[in-house]
Amino acid sequence: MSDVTNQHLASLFDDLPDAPQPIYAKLKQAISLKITSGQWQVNQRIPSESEVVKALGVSRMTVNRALRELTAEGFLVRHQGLGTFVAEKKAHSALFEVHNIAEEVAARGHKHRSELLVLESAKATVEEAMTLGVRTNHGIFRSVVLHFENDLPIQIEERIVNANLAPDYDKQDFSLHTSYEYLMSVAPMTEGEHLVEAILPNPIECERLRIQASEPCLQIKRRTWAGDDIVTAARLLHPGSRFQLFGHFGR
Amino acid sequence: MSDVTNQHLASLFDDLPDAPQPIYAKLKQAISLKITSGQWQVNQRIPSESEVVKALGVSRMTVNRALRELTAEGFLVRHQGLGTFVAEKKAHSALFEVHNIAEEVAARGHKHRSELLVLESAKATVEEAMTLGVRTNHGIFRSVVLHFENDLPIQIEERIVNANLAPDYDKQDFSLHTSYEYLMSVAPMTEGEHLVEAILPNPIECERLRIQASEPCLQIKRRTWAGDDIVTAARLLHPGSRFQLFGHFGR
DNA sequence: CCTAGCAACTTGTCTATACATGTTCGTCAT
DNA sequence: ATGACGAACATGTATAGACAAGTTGCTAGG
Repeated sequence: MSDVTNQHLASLFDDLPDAPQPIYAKLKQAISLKITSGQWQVNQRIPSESEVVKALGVSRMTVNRALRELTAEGFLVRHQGLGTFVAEKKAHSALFEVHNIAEEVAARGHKHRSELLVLESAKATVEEAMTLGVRTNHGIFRSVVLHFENDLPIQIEERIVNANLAPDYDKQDFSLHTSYEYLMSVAPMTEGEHLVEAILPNPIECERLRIQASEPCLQIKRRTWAGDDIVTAARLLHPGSRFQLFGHFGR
Repeated sequence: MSDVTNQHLASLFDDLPDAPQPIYAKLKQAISLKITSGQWQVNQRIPSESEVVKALGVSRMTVNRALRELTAEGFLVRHQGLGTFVAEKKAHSALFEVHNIAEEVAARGHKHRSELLVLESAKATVEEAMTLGVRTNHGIFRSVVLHFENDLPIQIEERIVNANLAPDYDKQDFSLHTSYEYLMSVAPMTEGEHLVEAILPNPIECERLRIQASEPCLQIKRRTWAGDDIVTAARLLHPGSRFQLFGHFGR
């Protein structure tokens, strides 16, 4: 594989916010930006430690720490004697990459439709503030949407949204696009966290999903970040008889 | 919170296999052993960097690296000016990538034990051959293991194993190491596939897991490859009340 | 009694240096 | 031609020393 073009290595720090942060952290940020922006392609070799040392005038141990941590985080692959390379994208999250129920249903060749059950603007309660990791007097939106696949309920989507990051959430037409699509457009998600459980539905959920109280459901709680800020926390409830999570990792 | 007793700090390396490995790695292993074995309790303060330096005669940067990495891995919490403390155990482990139930249970600070219910060698049936993607006359092993966390059933593990790739599967002592560990040692998994569902258990499973017939269970079907060959197909069944799947992506 | 300030300790970062180990490639002797 | 050797360069680890910054507790001065 070819090396990255090495011409402007000294300008590595250019596009960065100059918040006071350690050199190694700036380096990590700059390098991961090169990678996520596509300037440094997968499997390309990146500048060696000593090249960075010469270009930026920092200590090799500092560069080493940045590269070592990025390697631990899966951005880079290092080979002694050879160099440091941009890693293949991790695939283990494939299970989670599809977040848009409308797309999923469409991909199965079925008809998708949704009903907006609740949409309100509010100050976060203590519990919501905990979940969302914001101050209690923070503005939030709260929505409940019922999704259908071929007119059969397939998902209850309860969602709390950070109003700072998505100020027009309540003005969206959720029959045109899903909440997921709007949120991705205003605050592209960079990180996320899931919790998957098997639970029994409560009576209201039974009615909404048109299932028996004895039918197990798959509950997915998901929080997504854009940078350091939580964008939204969602609770997705699927009837066990109509829904499976599928995932693939490796390669 | 109280400090850990500091008397035999110099013997930190005692229980370790003396495989040739870096000092910082030995330190990490020794410390995580103290934690998982319960000798160092949650929220206790552990020896400071300089104490370890004095006790073991290594450099502070080496100790710092070990503690920093263990912090990044969630074992420790550090506060500038205060010290380093054993972190709260993760409320819900079960990452998607690593799937060794014994390790998960140990990471929660609990006792793991397993019972081998079935272990047989056979030719694959048509259905198994389909699942495993091998010829019908292919040799397989079939095992059923019941896993306990603190003597409470936490997982039924049904497994079909490709006998070509894991010829000594039936000679393993599954009380010493899990099937996962043996399989990883003979045919390191490079790829995998999951299917997650919420289902109701059948009567036999109810009895084995000691749960009601109405309790929803999380069923995970997983197939793993080493290169182009399927190594094993497993069906893991967890009581919904005792188990969550946790996942993280991005960054 | 109370408080300001300092000493002592903690972790956090950065540097300069050293040596070990793995890879590649050119050179030199056979 | 071919193989052995070594120079050059890559990452991996370990060390000693320095300073920054957060916390605690003691102490001297009001």
